[in-house]
Amino acid sequence: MDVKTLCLGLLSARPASGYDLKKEFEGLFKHFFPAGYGSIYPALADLAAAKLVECECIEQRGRPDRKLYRITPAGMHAFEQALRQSSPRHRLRSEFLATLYFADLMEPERLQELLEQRVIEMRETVEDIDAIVKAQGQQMSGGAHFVAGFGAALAAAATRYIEQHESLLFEQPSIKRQATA
Amino acid sequence: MDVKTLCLGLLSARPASGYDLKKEFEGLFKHFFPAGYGSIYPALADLAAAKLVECECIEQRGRPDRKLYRITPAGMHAFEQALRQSSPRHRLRSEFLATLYFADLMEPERLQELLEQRVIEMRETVEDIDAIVKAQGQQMSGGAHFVAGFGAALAAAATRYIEQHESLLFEQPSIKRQATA
DNA sequence: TGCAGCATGTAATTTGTTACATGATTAA
DNA sequence: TTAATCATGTAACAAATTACATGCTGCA
Repeated sequence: MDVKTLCLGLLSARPASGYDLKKEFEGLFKHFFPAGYGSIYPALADLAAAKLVECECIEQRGRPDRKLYRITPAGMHAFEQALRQSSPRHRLRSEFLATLYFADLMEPERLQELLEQRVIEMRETVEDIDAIVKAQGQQMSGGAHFVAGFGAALAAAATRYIEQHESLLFEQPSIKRQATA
Repeated sequence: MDVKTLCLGLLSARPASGYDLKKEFEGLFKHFFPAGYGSIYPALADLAAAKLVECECIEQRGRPDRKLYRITPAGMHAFEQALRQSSPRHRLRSEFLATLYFADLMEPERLQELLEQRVIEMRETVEDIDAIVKAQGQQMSGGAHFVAGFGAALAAAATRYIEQHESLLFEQPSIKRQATA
């Protein structure tokens, strides 16, 4: 599943422009599948070229045509196939953890700063997700609810872990490193 | 922080070959910063070109020379700078969640399959991390312990969440989709 | 007057993945 | 004999990020 397929999936619920999709990516998806214009617009062009979506150009005064993309039956079929095929990955890539692995090379102040920053971001994630659910909960599908809760649960667990275990990072170094001089 | 910088960091603890580093990436790092030969070998070549590491070629019978890389003072300095600069990201990219967002388009059997698969993988993650800590706990730095615990805590939280909330996915669809015919 | 929002896209770059290519040693 | 381990790498490809490029509308 790549951005292209996800765009197709979002279009399975309702027609939208690239701009609209970007706003969707700024909602829930931000927290587990971020994407920007740079991937969305090319994705839509590809989907249109493959006839999985159709494009209706809506003229507007003073701005570029609004291009409203609508999924085709072939597109719907392709998306359902995509959901069936392949085992979806779930991957974490954390420079944060990679950095903390080397805590013994870092100043305590720097460590503290990183931890605080991370806790703030995780709290913001939880708050953002909660706000989305409060605002759109009625119209959200079971899948959307599940995903929202999942993201919030992970963020909360990360916060809790940091608060309960940060002391591990401030111990005296036990690993011998190469002499640098 | 990219694979190159991480390799440099690993070399700050001890000299190693690309093959050795790959084994490290198959340990703890597998769970939050995966990398394969395809990124490791080029990274080492780049680091050597930048004089951040030195290479000692050790001849062997019947196999390619073992290339043992050793960090230089300049490399050590560069790595410490890297730890100081830039706010490290912590990003999730989950095709798993993106897929489940569309649960109402999926067969219950398929859903069940995905959930089970994910629970198994998460359990394996926890077990793998626990095994690493049991085996190497004595020599692991505080940072390594923190990171190991973090990974295990996240995986455990994910498992718990799935088990407690999977029913959300099996509700009747409430979202209206486009007619496909 | 200035900023946020609407609305499109391209191009260069970065990064990493996957497949390819080779081949001896050693333990089961 | 067969599989795992040791040991190196390159090349093609895929994907996404970032920066660039443009410009009106409408609100405060």
